[in-house]
Amino acid sequence: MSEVPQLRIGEVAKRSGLAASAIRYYESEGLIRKPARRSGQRVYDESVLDQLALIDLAKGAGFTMAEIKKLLSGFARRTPPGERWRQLTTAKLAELDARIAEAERMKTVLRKVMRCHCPTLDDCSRALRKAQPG
Amino acid sequence: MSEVPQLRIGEVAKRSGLAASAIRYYESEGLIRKPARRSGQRVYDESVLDQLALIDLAKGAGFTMAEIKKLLSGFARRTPPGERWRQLTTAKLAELDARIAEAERMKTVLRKVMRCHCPTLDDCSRALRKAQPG
DNA sequence: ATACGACCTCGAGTGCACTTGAAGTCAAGG
DNA sequence: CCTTGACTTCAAGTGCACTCGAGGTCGTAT
Repeated sequence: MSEVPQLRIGEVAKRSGLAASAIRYYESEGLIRKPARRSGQRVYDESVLDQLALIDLAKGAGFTMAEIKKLLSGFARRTPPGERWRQLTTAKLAELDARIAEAERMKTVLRKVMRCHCPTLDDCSRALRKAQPG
Repeated sequence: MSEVPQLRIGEVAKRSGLAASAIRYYESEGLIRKPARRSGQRVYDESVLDQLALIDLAKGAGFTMAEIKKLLSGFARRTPPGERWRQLTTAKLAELDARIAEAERMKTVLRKVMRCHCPTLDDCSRALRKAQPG
């Protein structure tokens, strides 16, 4: 007779570090299973913390809500997790590489403007258009 | 008597590659100078293209509207551009480095989940919490 | 009985950088 | 004269991932 701990949303919030509103939001978006209710209130068992941890991991990997939703329920029922991850991850890796390349490009621009010696911003603007004609 | 070319907003949009609505928006936000009007319509001279190019450069360097506004009008009137750029750029470079580090971190997570062999996502979730206790 | 605290739902608000839509003005062309 | 097309203003909408507020319910403690 081991008693399964029953958690209300406030407790789940505390343990997961999320706001209660976020947990309700995830439920409304179908990212976590709908818990039982006791007199109207949500009653969770501890497995919800695992589900939330998975969502947190996916968020930490840069996935959007829509992508996490797809990960969780956008595949044929018995598609194994590895397969699910790999499909989403391939595109995301490319996206991250693009993001990094973009940031590097920005850094190049920044290093260039830091060396600016124009007397006024208008000169700056004009210099720009002369430097990059077309 | 060289005639200065007078451009209406549609022409500026075409030459700058921006939407007319974006140009009006920049004006309303104080990013570009208010042009003359002829029977209600905006009439630009070519210098607006320089101003827009500068904004485009700044956007390309990752600056927000607010930061560009500060660059253009958030300093004592005779602060030279080089000084303006340097003040904003220092913080932005750090931000970009953080962005890159974050993306690298995400890539690490992704490479890890790609090797997942869990039979179900629930196993995945549970594995997560066991792996990172606290 | 009543106050309290934690929960409930639903709709609206947040920030960013614009875009879209409605309703109106203007000059030129047929 | 009337249409056409480019322009005008102003308010509201977009996407994301939630948060916030109002107004109401529930069980427990006083």
